[in-house]
Amino acid sequence: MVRPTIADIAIRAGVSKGAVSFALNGRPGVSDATRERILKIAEQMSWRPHSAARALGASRVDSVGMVIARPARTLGVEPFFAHLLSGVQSGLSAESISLQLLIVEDTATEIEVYRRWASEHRVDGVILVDLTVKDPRIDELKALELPAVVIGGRGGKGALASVWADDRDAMLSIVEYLAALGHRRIAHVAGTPLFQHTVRRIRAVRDAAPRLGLVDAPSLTTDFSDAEGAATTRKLLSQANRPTAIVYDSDVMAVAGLGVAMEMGVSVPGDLSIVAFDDSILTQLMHPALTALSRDTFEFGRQAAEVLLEVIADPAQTINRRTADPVLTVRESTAPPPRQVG
Amino acid sequence: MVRPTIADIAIRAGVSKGAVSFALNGRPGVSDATRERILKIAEQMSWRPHSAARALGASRVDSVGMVIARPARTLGVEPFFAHLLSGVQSGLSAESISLQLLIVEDTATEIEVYRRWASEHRVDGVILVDLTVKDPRIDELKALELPAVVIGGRGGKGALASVWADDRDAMLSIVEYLAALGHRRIAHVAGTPLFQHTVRRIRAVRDAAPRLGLVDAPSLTTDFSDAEGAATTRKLLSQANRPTAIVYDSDVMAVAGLGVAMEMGVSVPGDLSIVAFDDSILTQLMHPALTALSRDTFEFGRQAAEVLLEVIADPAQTINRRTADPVLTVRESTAPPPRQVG
DNA sequence: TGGGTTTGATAAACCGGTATAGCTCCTGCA
DNA sequence: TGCAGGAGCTATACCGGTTTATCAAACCCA
Repeated sequence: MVRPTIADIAIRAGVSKGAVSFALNGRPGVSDATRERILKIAEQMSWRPHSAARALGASRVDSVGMVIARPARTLGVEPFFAHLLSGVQSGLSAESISLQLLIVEDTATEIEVYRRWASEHRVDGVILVDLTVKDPRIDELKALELPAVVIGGRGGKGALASVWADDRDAMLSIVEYLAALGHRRIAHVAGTPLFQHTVRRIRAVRDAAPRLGLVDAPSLTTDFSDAEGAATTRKLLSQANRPTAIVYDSDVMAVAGLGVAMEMGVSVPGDLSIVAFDDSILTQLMHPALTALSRDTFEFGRQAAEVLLEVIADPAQTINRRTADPVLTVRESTAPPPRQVG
Repeated sequence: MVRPTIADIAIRAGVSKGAVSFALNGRPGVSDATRERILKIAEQMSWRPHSAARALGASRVDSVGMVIARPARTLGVEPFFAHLLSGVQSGLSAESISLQLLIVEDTATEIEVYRRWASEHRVDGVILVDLTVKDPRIDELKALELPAVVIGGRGGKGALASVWADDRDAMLSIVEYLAALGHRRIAHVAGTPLFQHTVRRIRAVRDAAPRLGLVDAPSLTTDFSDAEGAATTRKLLSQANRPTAIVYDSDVMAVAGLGVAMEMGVSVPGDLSIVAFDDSILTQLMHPALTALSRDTFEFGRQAAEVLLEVIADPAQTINRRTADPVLTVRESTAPPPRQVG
């Protein structure tokens, strides 16, 4: 016997297919004795449900999707996604739901994928990352009636479910820490302003500046690449009144910035303090090791999976779950500013 | 009309379900005129096949799986997987086959996943990575009769299909380059000897040593972590006759090694040359930028997908495809050894 | 002109589950 | 004693495709 079906089990147990289905799904309709017997036989025959058959009958596929729209080149350096993925899977595995992952080049393709997934019934729901300002995916997913949860963007009313951490508070904690050390010229090398979280971080710096007495607190946007991170750093350090501290929106850019500082003979942390808004092994491999904001990305993913399953179970509700706040891990790249402040 | 089924199309076209199925799958049984008409109607109604229904009828799910058994912590720093994934997807997308990705902690769990996938008919085949010596997954997959392709391990007879690059030649090219620069003490900080590719690389170094007149060419194994990479480097550099060049089996370890060298006051490349057996943005971010072996990982993945699809189409055949050889990208971390050789 | 083959199509079975209507007993209660 | 009601189970339709057996009409060639 190759792979047993419930019909095989039914024959062995001397009952009907229906009874077997009831027993295996823990629903009423069979006596405890019969259920016990059927379960034992199913176990013996090492029966497992045929996913397609179940999907067809029950109109759910026990599978969720996740599309990452970034050029592959910039991916993978950041442990962010690997951790997020593991977290998502850990959240899904409890219900033994599988994950479809797709890496695409742009948002247009991403939306295409959602359409295809919806029309082919390939997933029960999706997880969104990298929420942008006026994100076109939101409306699309609503139109497709595909359950979804957004990672990292707290939605307003009528929005999709979401799981988010407080970027604003996190950025404030960094700037406040630097200000407490005595820094007054703090620069912010940001990511792309298309992303909502970038906007929130920039706003946080801007709002905190007067209160903390910062002389200058520019936020310069980049495309998140090491190249632009380096170029922006070079520009900042070439200024007459150069900053005494720089906050980078990613670990990769921070590392690139550190390289530029060394190349220009600017000592870290003596002349310049560096903070990365995102932690990883990268920041720890450096000399000096970088002070960085650590987020529990795994937990982030786990919660996203949980929320998605809830939304799939009851699409009517909108859940907005806030996760643990990130914490600043202070290492060797931050110190009080040099005395001879320009 | 929510989602049209072939029955809807059949009605609109005034034909039977079977005819529609034939037409949509490009198989004989309908006239060209009818086929044309059916296709147009399907297009108009924007019909897409219901994946579960198709899977149930045709007993193939148009989905392949890939399990990565590594602790999430060590994943993601290496762009290797991100590139590999993109490549695999690009190879699959042509046939619009989807990919199930799973990150697990160990091989035992990985095998569990294969069993589940096989019994639930969730995938048509799988892609294996990180082949080990006497890999238990091979026999398991054969027993499950699950089509598979191994990435990076060329199998012997009776083995699974595979896609591989020549690790031996690659390692030789590195060692020969260093020898040509004048190095005679070359150390090799290897990965874990459990992996087949590690073994092949170690063997390559050992075999080349006499021919190239190397005085000493130890291969020291590690667990691929930055910690062990650093520790091993520290040990090597503390020796009386320390090596003038070190080859690292991964970019992360090479970066960690560079850190140790700097910390110990050993100048790179003045006193020590460093080569990474694997390229990434990491190696380019360093100062000095690291000489590294570049592999076309994307292409690697693409070919793996291609081969897997062929194996799925005809499970009888065993394909062993060799991909393009890696090339050495020389950067700033390699130079002739110092004069005062111990 | 007639028998055999090919072409174009249909109806129905089938894949392996789930959902539901309905049947048979058994129990409880008036 | 009779009947309502529920527990336990069966039979069957159904999900949306694919596949096969069957068949009528057209076509072919002697």
